This record gives sequence, C-alpha cells and structure tokens, in this order.
Amino acid sequence: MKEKTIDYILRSTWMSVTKMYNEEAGKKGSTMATGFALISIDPEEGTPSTALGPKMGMEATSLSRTLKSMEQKGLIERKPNPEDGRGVLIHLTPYGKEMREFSKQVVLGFDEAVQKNVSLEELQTFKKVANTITELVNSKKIYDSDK
Amino acid sequence: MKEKTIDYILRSTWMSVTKMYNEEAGKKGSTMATGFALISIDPEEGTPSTALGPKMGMEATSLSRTLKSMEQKGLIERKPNPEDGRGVLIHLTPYGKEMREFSKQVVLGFDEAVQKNVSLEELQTFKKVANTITELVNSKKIYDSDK
DNA sequence: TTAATTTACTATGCGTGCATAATAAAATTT
DNA sequence: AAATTTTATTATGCACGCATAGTAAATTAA
Repeated sequence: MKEKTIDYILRSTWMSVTKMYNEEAGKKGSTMATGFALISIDPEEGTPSTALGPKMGMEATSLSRTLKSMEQKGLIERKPNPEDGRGVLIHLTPYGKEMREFSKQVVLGFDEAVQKNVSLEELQTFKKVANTITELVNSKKIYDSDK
Repeated sequence: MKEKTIDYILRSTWMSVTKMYNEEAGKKGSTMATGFALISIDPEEGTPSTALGPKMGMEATSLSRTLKSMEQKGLIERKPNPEDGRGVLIHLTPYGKEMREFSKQVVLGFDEAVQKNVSLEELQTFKKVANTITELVNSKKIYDSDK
C-alpha cells in the first residue's frame, strides 16, 4: 500500500486528539478551545488578553470569540484594564477555576499517556521534526506555486 | 522556559500547514479540503463517494458538503451510481482535472521539502510517534475523566 | 499639541471539523 | 415476501480556524 503523506499523518493525528479533547470537555459542557484558554489564564490575577493569544497560539480574533462564549457560560469575567483603555483583563470565576483544573488534568493525562508509550528519544525527535515542519512552512522555504 | 505540551506542538504544526495549504489553494480560488478531495478522485473513472471519505480521512457528512461546493464550482459532477441507488459517482470535469494536478503539486512539494530537511530515520520516528498517539487516543487508552 | 500610525479589541463571514436527524435504498431477518 | 436493520447521502447547527473590516485608545511623528 502507498505510504501516507506527511500532511495526512499530521492531520489525522491532530484530528484524533481534537475529537478526544472535545469529547472530554463535552462531558462538562465545555470545548477544547475553552479548555486551552482556561489553562492559559492565571487563576489568581487578571490576565491581559494580549498575553493569552500568543501563549495558546490563538489569534486575537478567534480568542475574542472564545472569551465571549466563556463569559456567557460564567467561566470568566472581562474587566477593563486600568493600564490600557483598549485592553481587557480576564478573571476566572470560581466555576472557571474549577473547570481549569479539569482541563489541566485532561491535557496532562494525554501527555502522560503519550510519554508512557513513547521513548524520550522518540518524543524528542517527534518534536524536532514538528518544529522543522513549522519553520519550513512559516519561512516559505516550501513549495510556493508562485515559485 | 516551560516545555510545550505535545498537543500544543501537534496543533501549531498542523495549523501552520493548514494555513499554507489554504493560501496556495486560495491563489486558484480553491481550498485545502477541496484539494484533498481532488487528489483522492480517480481522474479517469467515476469514483463512488463511499471510497473517498476513508481514503482522505473525512467523514461522510463533511465530504458531502465539500462535494456540493466542488460541484457548484464546476470541479466535479455527481452522477447516480447504477450499481447502488443510494450512492453517487464522482466525476472530475476538465477543470477539476487541471486543479487536481495543481493540488498534487502542492502536497508533493510539501512532502519533498520536509524530506529534504529531515533524515529518513527522523521521519520514520515522527510517523511512528504520530501513529502511536492516534492509536492511544482511538483505543481510549488515554486519560478518560470517567476513569 | 495636533496629525498619522499602530495597537487592542470586536463583529462578521467563510471553510471545515463533528453531531444529530431525516430520507431513501440496500441488505438482512423472520 | 414483509418487516427490520443497515447503509449512503444530505441538511443543519455548533465550534473554531482564518480573513477582513471597523472602532477606540495609545503611541509616534510632525
């Protein structure tokens, strides 16, 4: 049988993880992206939303929408940032803190399961290759139909 | 600095590739998923859509929507399957065949670029780890908040 | 200080993933 | 053969990625 392409492997692997994360989050009425955001928010003090995007690899526009739904679900509160009239400070509600712990367990549980089944060397190689791919793509040293 | 989690690496890598694929496809008014579908369709004879989903790792419901938009763009035609009254046979139009070649080049170009920058051993390890992750997740031998 | 630019959002639209539900045509049971 | 179950496909809704566009506040340039 034909070798699967690299993109196919990457895509199907990530889709599997996505599905699992959404199923876990779904048990508590949450979602994967909400879980990622919860983990990135400091549970003790207000987090400027400008800090969140880069930390979790989400663009401001996607983050804004996620935060809106999180606020509607009572997970966070958005308060004005006294140091920057444009900005917002994100505060976790008690419910948000509770869900944050749950989300952390799901992510850590996944990481641990992988580490139990893959050697350290293999994992390092995996991360290195993933990094190389990201850099290749971002640096445009990759197929470009404009040549 | 803290180690990035495995899910973060997987996600950001796939998102980079996704963005690049969509940019390339966008230059010709197409999309990533459309490109994947085009590549999976036999350019010579009608392809039953039941064969497409598994081949490209897309669920029937997502595929149906993609095929609908592809038909509207004139890339394919959906004809009844004479051997199965429920099914559909997908035929590429001349324009679809042309776009299929373009899509193949993008995917192959990506694969080649990665192979030029990563050793065979590293790539094999990468695929192995990706596979392990997929199997772990699919077999539920992974964190499950229901224990 | 005023004008121009940059930055931090927010809203909205599209593509594509999943889930659910509906329909019609097999295939299987009885 | 008739009834039941399964399968193929579509429609629809939600989540969330990106892109684009708009607004208000901050920063920088003149």
